[in-house]
Order: sequence, then C-alpha cells, then structure tokens
Amino acid sequence: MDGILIKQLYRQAQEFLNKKIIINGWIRTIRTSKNFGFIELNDGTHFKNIQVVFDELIDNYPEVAKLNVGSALSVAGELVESPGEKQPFELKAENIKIVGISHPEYPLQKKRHSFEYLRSIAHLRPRTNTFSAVFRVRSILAYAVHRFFQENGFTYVHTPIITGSDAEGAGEMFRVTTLDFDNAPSNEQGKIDFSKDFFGKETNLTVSGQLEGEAYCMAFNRIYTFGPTFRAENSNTARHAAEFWMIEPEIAFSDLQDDMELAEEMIKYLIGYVLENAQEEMDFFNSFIDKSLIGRLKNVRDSAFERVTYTEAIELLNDADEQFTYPVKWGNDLQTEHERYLTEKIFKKPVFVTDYPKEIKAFYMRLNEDNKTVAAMDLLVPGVGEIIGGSQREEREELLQKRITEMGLSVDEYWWYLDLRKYGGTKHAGFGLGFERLIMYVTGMANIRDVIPFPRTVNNAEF
RNA sequence: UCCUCGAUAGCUCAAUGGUAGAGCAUGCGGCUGUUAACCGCAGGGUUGUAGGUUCGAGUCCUACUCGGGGAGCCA
Repeated sequence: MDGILIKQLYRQAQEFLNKKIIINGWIRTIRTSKNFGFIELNDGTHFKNIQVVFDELIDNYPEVAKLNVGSALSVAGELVESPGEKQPFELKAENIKIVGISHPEYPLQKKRHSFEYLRSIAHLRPRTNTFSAVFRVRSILAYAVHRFFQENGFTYVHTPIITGSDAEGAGEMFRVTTLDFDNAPSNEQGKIDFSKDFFGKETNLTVSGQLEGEAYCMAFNRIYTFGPTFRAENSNTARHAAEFWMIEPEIAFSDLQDDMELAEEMIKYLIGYVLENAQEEMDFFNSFIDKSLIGRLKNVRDSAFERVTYTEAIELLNDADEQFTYPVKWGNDLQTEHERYLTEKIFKKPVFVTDYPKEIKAFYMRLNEDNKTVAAMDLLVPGVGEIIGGSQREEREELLQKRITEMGLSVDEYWWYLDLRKYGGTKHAGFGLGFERLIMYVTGMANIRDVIPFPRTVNNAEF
C-alpha cells in the first residue's frame, strides 16, 4: 500500500513538511468554489483529518469538485504549512485519484446525527467523529488491559465460550444446540432428550469464565480472562447488552484486600494509559460528550478510592438527608438509587462496598468470621454504577459444599470446582470488570449500545 | 417485564382542532483561502400502523409496532 498514514503526519509532521506524499482516505467534508476547493480527508488511523487543497492544477478538477462526502481518494501532493488557523499543515494536491465514489444518498450528513439514528446505520457510524473516537479508545483500552496484566506477571487464559453447566446462576443463558426444533428427540418424561444433542448434554453460552479461571489460577498463580460473555436477560437499559466482553483476573494466595488493591491499580493504570495515548479522542469527548470528563478521570487516577463495608453503607444511607424510593435496610441489596447516592453524592468518586450479607451473594464467596457476611466487593463509579464485582473465594471445602447445598445447587455438578480445594487449595480472590462499562466510564458515553460495534440487545441482532 | 416520554421530508426539528414549514443533505447555477464555508433557484411528504371522535385531525381518543429515558436483573 502506497502512502503514509495521517497518524504519522501528526506525530512526525516536521519529517514530511515540504515533501511529496500520498494519502489514502475518505472525504469527511468538501467545500468548493469556482477554481479551487478544500477536502477534509480522514484515513481512520487518526482522529484528526488532513485538509487537502486542490485547484485546476489537477487534471480532473470538475470531477473532484462534484464528489460527495464518503468518497474514497488517493491524493498525491506536497505537505505545506497552512495559512488557515484550524490546522497546522495541509496537503497541496497535485494528483487526486478517485478510488471509490460515494452516492448522493450517503446517509451521513455534515451536521450532527442522533445516536439513535446512527445505531440504525451501525455499518457506517464508525465514520463519524464520535464513533471513530469511541472505537479507537476501545482498541487502545483492550491493549492496555493486556499490557497491565502481562507486565504484572499474569497469564492470559481462554476460558470456554460454550459451557456445560449452569455455573453460577449468574443470569439467563443462551442455549447451544444442533437439535432440530421441529423434530427434537424426547425422553421417557416427554421432555427434550439432550443426550442426543451435539455434546450429549445441555450446553449454553458462558455467563462467566470465573470457575474455569480459578482452575488456572491454582496452576499459574495470577491469571486473567478477557473475552465475550453472554446473558439472555430481558433487560432493557443503557448499561446491559446480551453480548459483552468481560475481564476476570484471579489471584492466588490473596484475600479481598489484595483483590481491591489490584482492581484500584488496574483502573488507575487503564485511565492513565488512555489519557496518555488517546489525547485527541479524549479532548473530543471532553468537549462534546462531557465537559468534566478529563478532570474527573485525572482525579480518579490520582486519588485513593473509598472503601466502606455494606453495613457502614447502610448506616450512611440511613443518615442521609434523602428520600429513597426503596427502603434502606440491612439484608436488602443496595438499589441503583442507593449506589448512585453513595458514589455520586457522598463520596463523589469510585467506592468499594464490601462484606455483603451472604444471602444476597453467590455461593462461592468466602464466608466471614461473623457467619453473616461474605468477603465480596463491588466497585461503584459515578455515572455508570457498578463497574466491578468481585470477591475472595471460599477455599474451605466443607464450607463450600455447605453453601452449594444451601443455595439449592447440586454438589455433583461442581465436583471439579471442589477438587481445586482438595488438591493444594489456597486462599484466592478475583473480580469481573465489564469492559463496555469501563469504556463508558472513560469516554462519557451514556449508552452501552454506543460502545459496541454491532450491539446485541433484546430484539436487536441486526448486522 | 413494569413505569414514562416520543414517532412529521434522506437527517435534525417546527406547525392554537382550520391550506404541512425551516435548516442541513441532494440537483443546477454563482463565488480566488474555506473551516458544520457562503449566496441564488429547484425537487423532495399517505405526518409509524389500524381504527374512532369531529363539518374538519400532524394535533383529541383506543389498540398495536418501533425507539428514548427510568426501574428490576447485573458486568
């Protein structure tokens, strides 16, 4: 591929100034007059465009002047300093090759579109400023996640996408089957006979890689997963998707305090990495999405997260001068309005809430000395709510068995999970970070559908 | 699933129960440094769907469809 990338141009402008270069890209806007015109060309490698100036020196001026937004071009010319104020340099075209025209009905106009409309053209929306920035940040963040863990001695584990057990009961699951719905085999009870199915048993898409992650944690000490996760919940909110990506680290020889330290260090690293490596994009979000974004993120990066126990949180909420729709009572789970009040009004920054009543948490969480609470933690952040959920895991085999039974689950199903406690089990802990929620928090985007390229939600799997 | 708000030109939005408009986009023309360029002209509508009230419905009523926001569930 001939040509240089716009990202290179902006990073090493001096090297190219007053030299002949070729840029390949797409027209973002075009303005023409009788004998000359301007094109803002974007090549996708950088948030900013390059301004192309063209006149009758090129041999196809009339054709170029009539081009529509979206057309693909290959422009050869000299990079010169720009007399205009909005760009440091521009490309003086000597030859413009029309690579692919864009038809007049191109659905993206120069003015702003609503996010709702852009969702209906998800195949074209990455060409807009906002989505160009969102998905570049998503890529940079994914890289930062790997860097953080790889540099800290973690091993990346690919846990299965198709799972054979209804592991944690973390939510409704999508069934995976090759059975013919119109002619499914049935057993003696008249139910569908899954022993005839592809895997010889009922299988689903994973809702969490945690249990398998724990197995590798007991071999590699520090592991993380980073992959797609599926929930078939009929939830219709700006924070839920049926298919999303989750990051789940698991650390051996570690307790809940270590778990929170890891979570805090990771969030701070990721924020710092994005501020450092996506400056143009972050400036854009700060200008057009949320004017307090960068200030808030810097504050989060540079100050300690709060830590309160569930019991303390209940007291704080009871003392608060605020009428809640749902009652604040020890034993009840915190409602969204309670979580928001804690992180947005009381602390105004990220806060870990720890040690929840065992009745409202999962079976694998470690029982505390008081026999009433478990070593769990949720990290709440302003604007998004719960971004991380984690816990120290129950490493005592008898207690774990007891909890499985109490929760109405089958001990037999978890034989291999219990084995991990039998053969050199250690105290260990981990958490799950919703990748999209992290992106929302970092970019200020308010809807999870706008941080996933082709979002899957209830009633929506277009594209 | 529940509550609530909405659906008018390709897009973003106006229109007291009384002849459906604007900006942008598109087409044509003008313009020698533009910056969501500017100026002129033109085309573009079964007002989400189906009923109802009314002399008359974009506007009022009912149902449905789709979407936004909030809640539950969670990451």
